[in-house]
Amino acid sequence: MINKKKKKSIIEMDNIAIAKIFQQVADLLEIQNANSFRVRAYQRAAQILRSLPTDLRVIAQEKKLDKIPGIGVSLAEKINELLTTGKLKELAYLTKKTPLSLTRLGEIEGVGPKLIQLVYRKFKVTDIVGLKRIVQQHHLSRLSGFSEKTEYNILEGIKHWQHYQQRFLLGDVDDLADYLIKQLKNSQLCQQVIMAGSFRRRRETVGDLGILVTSRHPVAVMKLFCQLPIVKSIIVQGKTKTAVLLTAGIEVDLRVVSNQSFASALFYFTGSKAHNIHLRQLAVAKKMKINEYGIFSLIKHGKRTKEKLISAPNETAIYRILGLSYIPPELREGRGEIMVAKQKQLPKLIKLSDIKGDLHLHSRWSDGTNTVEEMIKQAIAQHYQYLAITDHASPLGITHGLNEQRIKQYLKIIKRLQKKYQSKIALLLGIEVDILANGSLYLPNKILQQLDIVIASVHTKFKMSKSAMTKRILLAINNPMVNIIAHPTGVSINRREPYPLDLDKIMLACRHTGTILELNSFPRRLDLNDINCRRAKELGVKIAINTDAHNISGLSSMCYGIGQARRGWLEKKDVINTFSLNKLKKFLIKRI
DNA sequence: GCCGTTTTCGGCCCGACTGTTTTCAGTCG
Repeated sequence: MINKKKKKSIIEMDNIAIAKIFQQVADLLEIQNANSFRVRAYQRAAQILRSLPTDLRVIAQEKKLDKIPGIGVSLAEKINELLTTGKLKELAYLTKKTPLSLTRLGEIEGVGPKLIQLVYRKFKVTDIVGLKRIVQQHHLSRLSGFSEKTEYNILEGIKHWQHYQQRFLLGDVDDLADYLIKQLKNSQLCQQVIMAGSFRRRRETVGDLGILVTSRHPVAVMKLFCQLPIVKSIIVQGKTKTAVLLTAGIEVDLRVVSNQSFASALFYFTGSKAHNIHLRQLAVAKKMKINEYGIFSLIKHGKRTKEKLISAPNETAIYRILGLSYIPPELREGRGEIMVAKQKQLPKLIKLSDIKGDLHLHSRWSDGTNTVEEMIKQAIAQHYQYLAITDHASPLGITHGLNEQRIKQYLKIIKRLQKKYQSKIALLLGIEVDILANGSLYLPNKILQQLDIVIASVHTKFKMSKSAMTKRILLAINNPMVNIIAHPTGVSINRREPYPLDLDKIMLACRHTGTILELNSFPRRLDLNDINCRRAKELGVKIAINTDAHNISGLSSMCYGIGQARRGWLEKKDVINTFSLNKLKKFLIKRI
């Protein structure tokens, strides 16, 4: 057993960890019907901390926490409390009144704080199972203000949630994965440590994490692993395989193999299942066998078959032995990659280092939390050659979007910054303009023509018919001012299905007009998805991989877009923001 | 809970949509 007294805070309190705790406080306060401005203060603080370029510990040492705009005396004290103790009394107090599990009900589409509060008070519902039960038993529709229609909508929301709830967003487990790898590497007990599974294939969501290590001390490795402070319970613990459940709710499998088996074990545990099956069939056809322990040639001696291990120091060797070129993990989905690898025709996949700039970013001019200048500095730090600031122009109040009046000032400021930073980075004047329900744009073309880059996207009225939505977006594509269609399918992973859309029609129109489709790198969007990226490439449509960052840390999400692009077979030449500035500008000229 | 040419109290962002009613509450972005 772990000594609880010695158990320190799980992951070191950094800006993001504190932001997450403030978000939990906000969620609980909201359910408990606290003053909505107090709720917003915590939400705002969480957002501010995520955007903060300086480490809170540094600011705390200078005793300047309450000088951060949005952080007052009270929140400064709470940050100090978290930095010194790793805990927050306020959170403990709130979770005594209502369980933290209630906040998860809010993940169901159509379920908000008021309904959560109601079902908790009235029916003592604390989790989704309980909610489902009272809805199925029609307890809700017996109350005034609710009908069976509402119950139906909630059940649909639950169904959708259940479909995804087993899987975690890649962006949500990245830090956890880093932490686990670091702990194992620092232990000095392992030679090789690598994350396998869908995490390695960069799938947009992962069901669990699978770590593969080589070690001469498997028992000690397993012991260390099970004693990590983020482990909630042990599912199985053996010499070669251990599975644990983390406090974060995700299962992690740890496999220890010998150095000799590392390559084949890595291949085996990377998957996908479909890819592995194909490859095993290929091995059988070549009188070979492949499993997690190695690749073997099968030699028949009368009725008996003898297995002989073929040396394969790495995955490249395994694929070579089977007559294939190396297949990168992102392509291993059983979608024809083995056939193409046989013909040595696999694409040379795009890399993060190919990206020369980000073309979709927000600043404080709309709903971003950093200034344009802070975003520019971050882009320079990432060695980008160009950058487009594209604040919202939208009727949605929340985005605080640009209208015809404010846009003049917006352009003036960005032009000034363009000059100021011209020796370091090329700044493009941009905007993300809403595509309204009738397919027109929120701003007239006479304004849009002043910009270098116009992104158009759907933010409202998602529930249209397939034909109406397709017509709506086609109108935007056929607008000579529109360069990029952002997050083209409107999906919000685990939350909202893509809206119905005839994507082939959209892509063909893009090719015809020279309109670019976006691959949005935000971990909850990753829109276009892998399959649609591949389709776009087939149809000759160019892609822009953008972060849609709303703060400086958001700029680092580019890696998720790259992962998705690689899964979509994209190469450098398919993606316009790998081009030089001059070449990029040519692709921003429409053919209509 | 934050903030201040409204400065220690009182205001703090809001329009669209849905489902439920008939003027509004809840949810979403």
